[in-house]
Amino acid sequence: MAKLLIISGPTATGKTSLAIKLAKKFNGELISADSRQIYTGLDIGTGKDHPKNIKINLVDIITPDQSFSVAQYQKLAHQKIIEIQAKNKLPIVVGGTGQYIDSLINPNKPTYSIKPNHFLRFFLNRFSTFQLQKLYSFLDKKNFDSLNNSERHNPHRLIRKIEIKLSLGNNKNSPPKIPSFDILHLSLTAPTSYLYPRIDSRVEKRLKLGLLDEIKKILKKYSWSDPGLNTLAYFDFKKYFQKQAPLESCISTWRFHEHSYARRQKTWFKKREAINFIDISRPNYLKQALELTKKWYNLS
RNA sequence: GCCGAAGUAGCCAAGAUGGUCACGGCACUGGUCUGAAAAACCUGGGAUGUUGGUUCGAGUCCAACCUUCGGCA
Repeated sequence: MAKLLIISGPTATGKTSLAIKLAKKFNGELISADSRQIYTGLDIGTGKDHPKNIKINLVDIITPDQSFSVAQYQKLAHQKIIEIQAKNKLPIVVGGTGQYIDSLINPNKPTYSIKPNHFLRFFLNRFSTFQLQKLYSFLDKKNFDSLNNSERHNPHRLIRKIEIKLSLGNNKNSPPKIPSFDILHLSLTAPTSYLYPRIDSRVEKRLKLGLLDEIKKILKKYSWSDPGLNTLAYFDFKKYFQKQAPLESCISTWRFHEHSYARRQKTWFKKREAINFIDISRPNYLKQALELTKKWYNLS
């Protein structure tokens, strides 16, 4: 079975640099699983400070005014995996977008074939959560009743469910058939007390690198309502640029958003199966990653 | 040293005339998730500066002390 190496983990754990090391050792090529680095122009804020001589697939593929989603990612990433394997190289998927990674591991989700209905969304986005609940309950009482508390209050999820319900019969495209791979999934992790200071100093670093100038430049072409701008490090400065908040408060808001993002990522990966967790606060973690990979790679 | 103001969770902060063991927000914690995912949601714990007093009952009134801020010296 064709091999696929996955490197995941919360933000600021050094996924990319580990991936680059392993790519060199095992003749690999990288594929990003990062829902924000796909956007051109969002460079400093999304951390595209990779070495120039390293090729990373699925970075900079669309502009900030375009929308993107898992299903598209799944298709593109899958193509890349096949291409790389055909070159007799090891594909290495690296990134922190858990949902994107899941789409490659458990690929055959039927609802991926149901496309977003932007016309419908335009209207439903004006509905209150309560109205969405009523509507979905009317359309599909059984499924509505089975929703848990957090789904029930989540307008995005309710809209998607309504969309799926209403589109039945229209989207007949069968879900893409994605073969299964021989996967090694390494997931970097660390206690939050170790992660937060790393995040904080990276925040400072990105400001020094000229994040605010980058945002200014982006705003000349794109607007705050564009999908790409709904990204940490960017929307946190909306109030500053609109003169509704001082710079300092935007920076600390951004920092806190990064913290909770890291927490959400940890929660996501924690529950996944077949993951080898590697605690980067341990001194020998690189060696551990290397050995796990070597062992897996040499078993054929 | 004197005068004034203030002290409610890590931070901000509400609390008419004393009366459900105190509203919120941020942070922090745990979780949800299948074409918005760096998104969008759900959940949890924690507080009345100290010591006395008045009162059936005090964050709320009184006194002293401590701390902070402002002003005068």
